[in-house]
Amino acid sequence: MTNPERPVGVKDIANALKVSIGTVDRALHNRPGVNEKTKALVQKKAKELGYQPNLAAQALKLNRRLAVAAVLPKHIAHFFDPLRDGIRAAAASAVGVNLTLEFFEYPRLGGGDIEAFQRAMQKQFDGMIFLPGDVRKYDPLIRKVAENGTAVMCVGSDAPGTDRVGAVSAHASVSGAVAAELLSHTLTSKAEVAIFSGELSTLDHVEKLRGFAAALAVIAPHLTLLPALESHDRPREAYGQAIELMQRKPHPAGIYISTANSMPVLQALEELGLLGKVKVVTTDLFRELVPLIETGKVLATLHQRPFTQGKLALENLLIYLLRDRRPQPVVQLAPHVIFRMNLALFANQIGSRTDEEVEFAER
Amino acid sequence: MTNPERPVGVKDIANALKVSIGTVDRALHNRPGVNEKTKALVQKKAKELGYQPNLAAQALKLNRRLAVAAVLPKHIAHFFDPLRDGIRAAAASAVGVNLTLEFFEYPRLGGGDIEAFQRAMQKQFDGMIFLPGDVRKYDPLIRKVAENGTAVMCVGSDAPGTDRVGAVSAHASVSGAVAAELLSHTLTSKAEVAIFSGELSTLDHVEKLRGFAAALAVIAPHLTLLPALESHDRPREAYGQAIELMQRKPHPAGIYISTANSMPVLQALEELGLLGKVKVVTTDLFRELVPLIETGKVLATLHQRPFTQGKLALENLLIYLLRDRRPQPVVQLAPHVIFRMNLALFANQIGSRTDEEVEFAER
DNA sequence: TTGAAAGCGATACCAC
DNA sequence: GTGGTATCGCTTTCAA
Repeated sequence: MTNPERPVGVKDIANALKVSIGTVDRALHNRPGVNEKTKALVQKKAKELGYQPNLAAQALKLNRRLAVAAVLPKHIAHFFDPLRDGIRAAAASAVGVNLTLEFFEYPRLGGGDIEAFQRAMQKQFDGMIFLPGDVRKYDPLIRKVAENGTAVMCVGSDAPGTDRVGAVSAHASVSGAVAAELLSHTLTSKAEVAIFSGELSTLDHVEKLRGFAAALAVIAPHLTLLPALESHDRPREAYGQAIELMQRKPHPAGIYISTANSMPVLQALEELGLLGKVKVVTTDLFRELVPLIETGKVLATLHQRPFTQGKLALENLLIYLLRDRRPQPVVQLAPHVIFRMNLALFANQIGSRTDEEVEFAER
Repeated sequence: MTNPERPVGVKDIANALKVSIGTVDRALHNRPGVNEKTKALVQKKAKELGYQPNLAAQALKLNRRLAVAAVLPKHIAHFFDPLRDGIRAAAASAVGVNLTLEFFEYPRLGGGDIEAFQRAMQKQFDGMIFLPGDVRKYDPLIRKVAENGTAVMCVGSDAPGTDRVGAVSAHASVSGAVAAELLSHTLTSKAEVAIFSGELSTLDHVEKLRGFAAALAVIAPHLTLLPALESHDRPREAYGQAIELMQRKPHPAGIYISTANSMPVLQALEELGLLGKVKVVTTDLFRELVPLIETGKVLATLHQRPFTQGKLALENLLIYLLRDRRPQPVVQLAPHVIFRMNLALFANQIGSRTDEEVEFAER
């Protein structure tokens, strides 16, 4: 059964009111040069007939062209590669717009990010997607870009209070809180726990720390939080800090690593013979982590769904540019909690994979 | 900077080869009535120029009309309402097709489902979305519908080996396995655990049981699984079974309720003074469950993401009908594990809510 | 303030 | 086998 109803179009409204389709169009879109009375009449009739514009025709006629830049670090690849894939996926399924994506890359957060942003600024894009590291540094940049007419979308972390049109990230404080709860489930007697963070100048990382500390206080008062360690995503630094930390007597019984930089810490634990004894919650998922979760040496990891983040970021940016032209919601995704038993659903998306698989697994 | 590149269209190919656009169209779509040589030439040139069809123009010209039926139970509303919302959301964002959705409802799985399916069959839809309960009963029905030219998409559970064009569900055996893992984290000494199931004739429910049992055997040999209880989604039955079960000495230390029908069981626990003592993992999220998770009386719940299921089901059905005309992937979503600390991200979507909120939270 | 008509890019029909 | 052209629904320009 093919759907029998023919949808009503501008022509139907025009016929019904004995006016021209030009007038109908002007009235429906509040364009100038239409008598207030006719405008009201048209809008009433449109509602009455249940008029829905044909988006394909609209898109075809408007023939919009947009250029969007995505400024993101190379490292850490297992996070930012799928994030870029998500952006590409959204671009591929954007219908009715001729979209050009340009990717700007820089080594790592806090190392070349501002410069890359400035390179992108010289080109006057319609939209820009990027990860705001140190918000104080980005605030004036975002302002300048926005004044230039470029719509700015944050991804991975937010920059509240700036002129961004929206933001997509994993919910950071909830991530931290869930990590605390997981540790509290398995650590039932008095003990110390530690947190490894990346950059405490990045909002996202501070929020994870806050969420972790607050949740511990509320649901696990028997667990004492040691001062946060800031490893700046430098492997060496993290390794050294971990070795030093774990030589305390007694050593912490639980560890939460809130950045993707978890391998050095895990290696330190291994060398000290503590891997599997100390309860560890990590962040993100990558190849080296898989066997550790499979064998129970890592209790769980909090997956920040980079693919979905990228996809939503571009989708919402396009809604802003093509449709609404007003602020988009700040999306804070629920992180996926990956255990041994649901690992398989996520692990197959690492390495050689189709975008489709990634998308389905992550969603 | 508006994107400067003009995309190449059929006209460009035609000009480049000094043929007409009609020929180009025939060649590109392998339509009859084109010389093999010209066809090859056109296809080569198209690839060379990087031709991408303008989807808006295509949609406008083709002006497709589709009618899709969704046959789903009223109960349990907190699962099927958001699932229907997901279907509606996908319909709303379907561009370039005039889609009519018709919802068929029936009281509950195993009670009127076949009849509702048969009612829908009389109308010759282009596509049909439904939840296959007892697969043996549905197999011949699906076959008949498919022969009639209707594309059938399973949602909520799968019916493997039938003529369905795809399926979307939460990964059932992983759900069960995660429930087992969660219990194993908190129950560290020898004990018994129990599982409440719905219909063991529904594949989805059997798979949850399998996953649960298998995971227990592998990672928690100290936990003994009692024979599964089948409550057929009937509150009374579940309540009675729970009371009887918990009067055993010693009573089970952990319970996994793999259907949405968890309140009667929880009420029984409450009355016996065991709520909060026995570790409970439930399925889905609804209003009455919220305070129980907030207070730690329920350890966790496995959210099957009905909104996302509905959205993907229709999206994939449309891909089949409009684009590919070949089997769509069987999607098995990772269930969200909801604890006390991430509850807020999901709880606000219960009751009065916007679709947008639901979508963002669930994704 | 309004009407008439051109045209966006792909498809499909009718001529040749 | 191939070329020319009307058409989908909407926006926009030009004329009245």
